[in-house]
Amino acid sequence: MTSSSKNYKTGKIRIDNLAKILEAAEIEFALSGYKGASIMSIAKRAKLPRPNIHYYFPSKLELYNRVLMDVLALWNEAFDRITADDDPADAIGAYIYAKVMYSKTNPLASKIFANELIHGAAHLTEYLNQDYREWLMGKAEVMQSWINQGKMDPVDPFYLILLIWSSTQHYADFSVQVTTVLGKQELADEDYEGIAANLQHIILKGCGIKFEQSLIGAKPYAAITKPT
Amino acid sequence: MTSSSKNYKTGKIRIDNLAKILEAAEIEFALSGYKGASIMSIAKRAKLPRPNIHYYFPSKLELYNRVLMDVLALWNEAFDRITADDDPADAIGAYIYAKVMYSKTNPLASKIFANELIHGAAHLTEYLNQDYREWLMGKAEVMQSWINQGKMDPVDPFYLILLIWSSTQHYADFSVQVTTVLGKQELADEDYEGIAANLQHIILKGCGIKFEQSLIGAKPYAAITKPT
DNA sequence: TAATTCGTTGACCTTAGTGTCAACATTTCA
DNA sequence: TGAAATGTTGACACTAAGGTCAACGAATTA
Repeated sequence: MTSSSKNYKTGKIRIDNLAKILEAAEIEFALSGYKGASIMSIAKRAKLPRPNIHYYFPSKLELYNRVLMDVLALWNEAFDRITADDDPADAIGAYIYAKVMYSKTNPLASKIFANELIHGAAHLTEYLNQDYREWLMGKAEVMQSWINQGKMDPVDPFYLILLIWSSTQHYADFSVQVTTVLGKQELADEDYEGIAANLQHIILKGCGIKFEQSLIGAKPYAAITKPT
Repeated sequence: MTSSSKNYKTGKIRIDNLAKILEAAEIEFALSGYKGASIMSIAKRAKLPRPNIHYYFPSKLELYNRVLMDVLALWNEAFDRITADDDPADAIGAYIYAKVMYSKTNPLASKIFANELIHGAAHLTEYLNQDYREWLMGKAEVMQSWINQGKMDPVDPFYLILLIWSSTQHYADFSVQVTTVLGKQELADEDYEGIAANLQHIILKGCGIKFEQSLIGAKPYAAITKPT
């Protein structure tokens, strides 16, 4: 695994192939889930012969775990602003916006994560019990302090965070539902802006947080087109 | 399939076994997805020999489709109040409540549905394009009329419906996330009441809908316990 | 260029899973 | 009771998939 013993350096081939495999695997796992994705399908997508995958990853499970870890790393990096000193409207508004955009740019990671959760999150219990839990409790405390200062309604911070999480994540995980129902091939940039604006309005106002003029209402509603 | 030719009636055995199989299949498909569930696992859960499953369902796919159809039937039945004459607060409030309770009582159906959506909803395009789309457009129109009457803010009805959908569904689909993070084995009845109350408060208020006194704020926040 | 490590790949093994079938068992009804 | 329909089940065939291996090829460094 580690570039072993005497140093035959560069390892350019290795780096290239690892990248190809990981990218292909991310797509396949997101599309089909762990069981549904086969090493063959990953190999084809990466344009490598199947045994070659095993050269880099001894087993499917190890490959999957690696993909999952990469996803979690990205996750942890991504959402960390929000402190008690912030203005709730700015902080929560920005968080909602960032998360919607993350659904737009990173739907695969989101789907892999969601798939894990739906099926019991066997590979995630550690993460959920530690990093995620800690992160969430931290944010909940911040919100509780805002509530104590009378800056927002006494909603339950946990449920609020889960509300933001679910309503934004939705556009990555269940994109098919959204596009099919709206009769579009995929969501455009304006759509995501509209989604963010609507969620910001409803959630901020719903929590009794004062904020500058809302951006919603420009169009009647999500331009719906005929089914294809 | 249909109780064939000359009528040897009752068919009690058939009815019993079909019920056993469908129940077991629902659980297995929800836990493991289509690919992940095996006929063997379904047979074991139904306490029937494996070939017996094939006696009732020629193929795994047909069994899966049957389970999916049953889920959709339940779905369509379940959420149909809400008309333009209703009071928005009552209608949306009741809808949110019903949907949270549905997540509590029917998590399996929800998971199977979510799983389909995440993986492209190959078996659902027809449903999404027709029944679901129609249902959603109907509700969107009602909300638009409320908006036109000044009964609520000009939020985008589609995004609002998806918001309600995702935030309630979440407690069925991603129950593991919720319970793990809250450090509970499973959510209690009060938890669901609290979830519904919080969602009602945030969403109704967020849409500028007037409503009677909110139920939130009774407890500090979701009683979190030590991880197990 | 020779030695060494890294990378590739066809062929094979094994297992798990789906679906089939024919023989047998049970139930139903005349 | 006996014939017809329904239901049960062990054994088998076939395939897809994961994983192994040894022989070969390519790159790197001395």
